[in-house]
Amino acid sequence: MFDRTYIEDAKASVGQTITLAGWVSRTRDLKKIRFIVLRDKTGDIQVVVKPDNEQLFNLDLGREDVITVTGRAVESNVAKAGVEFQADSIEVINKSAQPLPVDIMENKKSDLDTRLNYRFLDFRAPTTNAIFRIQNALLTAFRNYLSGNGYMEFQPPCIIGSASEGGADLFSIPYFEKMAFLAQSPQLYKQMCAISFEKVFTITPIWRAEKFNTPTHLNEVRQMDIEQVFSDDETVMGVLENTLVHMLKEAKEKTAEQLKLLGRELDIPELPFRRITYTESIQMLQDEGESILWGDDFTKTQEKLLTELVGKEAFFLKDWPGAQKAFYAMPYNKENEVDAKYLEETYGDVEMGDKVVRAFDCLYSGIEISSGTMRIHMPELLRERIRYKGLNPDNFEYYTGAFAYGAPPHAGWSIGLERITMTVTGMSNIRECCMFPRDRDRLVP
RNA sequence: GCCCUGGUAGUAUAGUCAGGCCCAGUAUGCUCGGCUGUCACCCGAGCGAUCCCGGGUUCGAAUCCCGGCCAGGGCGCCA
Repeated sequence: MFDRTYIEDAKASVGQTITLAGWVSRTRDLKKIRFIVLRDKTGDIQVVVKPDNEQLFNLDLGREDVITVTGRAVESNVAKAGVEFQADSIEVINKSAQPLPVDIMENKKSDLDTRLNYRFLDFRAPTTNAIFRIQNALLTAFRNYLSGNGYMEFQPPCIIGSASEGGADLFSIPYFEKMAFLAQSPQLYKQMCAISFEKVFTITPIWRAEKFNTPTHLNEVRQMDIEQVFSDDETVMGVLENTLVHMLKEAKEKTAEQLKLLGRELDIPELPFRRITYTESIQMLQDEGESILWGDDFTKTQEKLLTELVGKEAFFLKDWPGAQKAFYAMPYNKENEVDAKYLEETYGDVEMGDKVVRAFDCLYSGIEISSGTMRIHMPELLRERIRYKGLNPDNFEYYTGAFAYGAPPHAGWSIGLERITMTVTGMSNIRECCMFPRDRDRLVP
């Protein structure tokens, strides 16, 4: 339909007659010359119109009008960009209503709420555009890295029949004559896939019906998950740090321009990331005078303080109290020689194995961007842990049953897409990092 | 769910504490006109606001009080 050339290619093919297609960013009309800044996904270029072409010179053009311009790129020592485009003809494909409801030129950036109401236009604002290009680079890097390392992508269901894990509130939806729920996690499904396909990953939305009202929470987020067999927590922590570093490197390389626009200097964390046990971190906080006891979760303030103590770098917090993590987190086995040795070396106390589980969080720039565990693959132990959590194992038959027919030891983690985008782009509100955020009040657009 | 702050042209803001000088100022946008190859062009004129909604106090409310809705931030909740 359109034989068009992208602007960045036009700049490289000076002299040839070609057609550009895009949006009018702005016009600068003088008496004897007119300039039109044309924009497409590859950048922008100044289109020049001389008065001898009367039809073009008087053509009515407004911001965000969609046009095609036929002409040729020429080198220019007057144009700041060095290259401009001499127009022979312009076709207006679609006019834009005026004035625009948000300031996409960012002279005076509109409020987030206003921009979200007109997200389709806000995407054209350079900084918003940059955020999602960076997010896309992270996503692509995640997918490519794992695909390239033998992981199979799978798709979990989003509608589930029962609350899979307890804890967070689920959204319930009518499902014919039954009640169903929006999945809060692909947890069970990735485990079921891993115990057959060995190494799997997924990028999937999840829903939490919590009435949270904070700059770091949404009711609908996207998770990047992996699960793999014959692995423990340390195995997948290794995968996580390598995946994360790859993602950051790719973002740094592929979206250097966008990061620069946002004023971001991306420091790639060094491998391997530091490992700190939960027990150590409690000690560190207590040494700073924080009133926190072993077994407590960190408050926001304590999480920030801990980051200051450890440094901005990415690090792992591992060996969490069993009470703090899900029932499926694998406890240490003191009878096992390797585990006993680890516990002895780390805690000088093998009995710690009764208190902590093989679960970890990954903190990066002070935000918890990922968490994972080694899972329990023995149905009997699972039932025991469910009882330990004060739950009834009979209600989890569908879960424990999945591991009755030869489930290898396995482990996995998940990264929050919006959270990591926040960290990388330096945004302080997660809504900036979600194209169409769903929060306590927002359901549109 | 709690606490703090806010809601004024399309957008972003001033004015609110100390009610009347505000039928609401500024910037940008938009419309029109002018104009040295401009580049956030410039210059001039104009357009555009039931001052979030409802109630109250008062001679008089954008301004004070009450309720509601919404937004931003802090916290809580978030296996």
